[in-house]
Amino acid sequence: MSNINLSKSEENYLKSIFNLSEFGNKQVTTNSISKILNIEPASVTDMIKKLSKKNLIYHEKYKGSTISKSGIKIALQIIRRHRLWEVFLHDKLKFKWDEIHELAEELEHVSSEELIDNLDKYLKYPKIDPHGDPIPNKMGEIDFIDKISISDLGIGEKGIVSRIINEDEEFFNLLKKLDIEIGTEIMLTDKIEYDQSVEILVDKKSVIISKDISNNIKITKI
Amino acid sequence: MSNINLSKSEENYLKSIFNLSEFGNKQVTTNSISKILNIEPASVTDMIKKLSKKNLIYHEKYKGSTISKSGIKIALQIIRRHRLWEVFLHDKLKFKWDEIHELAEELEHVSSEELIDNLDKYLKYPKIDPHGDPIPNKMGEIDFIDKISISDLGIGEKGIVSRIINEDEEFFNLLKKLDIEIGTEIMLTDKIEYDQSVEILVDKKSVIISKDISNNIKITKI
DNA sequence: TAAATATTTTAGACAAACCTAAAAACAAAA
DNA sequence: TTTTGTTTTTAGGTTTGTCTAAAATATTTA
Repeated sequence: MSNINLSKSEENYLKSIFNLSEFGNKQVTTNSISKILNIEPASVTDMIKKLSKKNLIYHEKYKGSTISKSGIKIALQIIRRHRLWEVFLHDKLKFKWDEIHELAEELEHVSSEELIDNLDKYLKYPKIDPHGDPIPNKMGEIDFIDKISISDLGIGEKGIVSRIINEDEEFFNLLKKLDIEIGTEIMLTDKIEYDQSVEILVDKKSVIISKDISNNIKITKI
Repeated sequence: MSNINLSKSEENYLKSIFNLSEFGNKQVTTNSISKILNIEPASVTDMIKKLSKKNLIYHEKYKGSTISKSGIKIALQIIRRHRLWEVFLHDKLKFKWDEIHELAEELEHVSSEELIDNLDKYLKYPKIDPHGDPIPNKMGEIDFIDKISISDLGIGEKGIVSRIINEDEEFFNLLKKLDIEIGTEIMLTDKIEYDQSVEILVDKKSVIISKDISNNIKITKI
């Protein structure tokens, strides 16, 4: 039931509203949707009316929108499709982590449940995508994975780099030198008490990074 | 050059016009396009004007449309995408031959050249799709493969079933009993002179089929 | 708390890709 | 060669998803 066929636009709005709502808990403003999708607020209002009529979101005039139970369910399916395609593009077609998002944005709208289930099976039911984000299963269940800093790892624990906080040019250069990028697997091998630097293993190479650097790299524990 | 981004609709029209034109040689009528795409002739006329303005087809009022050089080039790329996705769906995701067309119709419109080239590489540069139709390469070059009848094979030669001429219910039932469907590999093992029946090997089973039956099954020689 | 500023909604327009109904052009048959 | 029938085009309309400009509401600040 409730497997309405949504247009590409409707799906994109729903996904954005879900993402902005922090798992459905927060009210989302028209302006924030507008900014994320790069669409004028007036147009967003139109779509909000449409999604409301389909009971995928609730909307109170001039206040904001809340995603509904069925809206969440569909959003999670779209996210599932997106992340499975990302795994495929990265693991099988050998795209780099920073090239897969855009392509998955297109592929996610090819909405055949059988296609996605077969893809899931083919990829051996992956739990996370190449960015370290969790993949909802067929039922929309999702392993809640906290993003932590490298320094939060215990010795011997592993994680996948999933977000860079500091977006400065220099910081990116540093990461490049360290061979660290989104999707890179990292193991913490030692903690230096003196200044809280940490020793990590990246791509079989061991390096020591300062507390400041490790705090700026978010990971998903695996 | 000339890598204009076409809409899904424009791509579908172009592909249909190419297919109807028999490799670009024939003039195509508005009505035939209308029938294939299930779109009213008036709408087809609109799109013909649009594609003409983009120099993808030539159109003479009340006469018909001819696909241009650049139109053919693009059509072949769309066909390439379609057939590569079909190979993926069939070989990797284990879809049956009769389920892949519809899905490939959607996937073919995700138009990233890099995506398709990587997919091609991943699939090890296949020459034919699961229906036995040839796959154009990156340059749009296509191995011209003649579809012949089973009875045109020599002894010991193999082919892939690519078209069923007789579309009667009974004929389909017969094929089902023989385990023959589009994509099935067949080897001709003997020709019986007496009534021109042929002995073929299907799925490790040997059967003898009449001349009439073998004439109604088109194959692609491999 | 009143004025100034932000946000959100309404109103009206537009392009893309369809449609129906009617006119124009062409083809076939009497 | 005129009539009849078919095909194609034109004209005008609809829906989807966007836009801009202006009005309505909410929020911030003085």
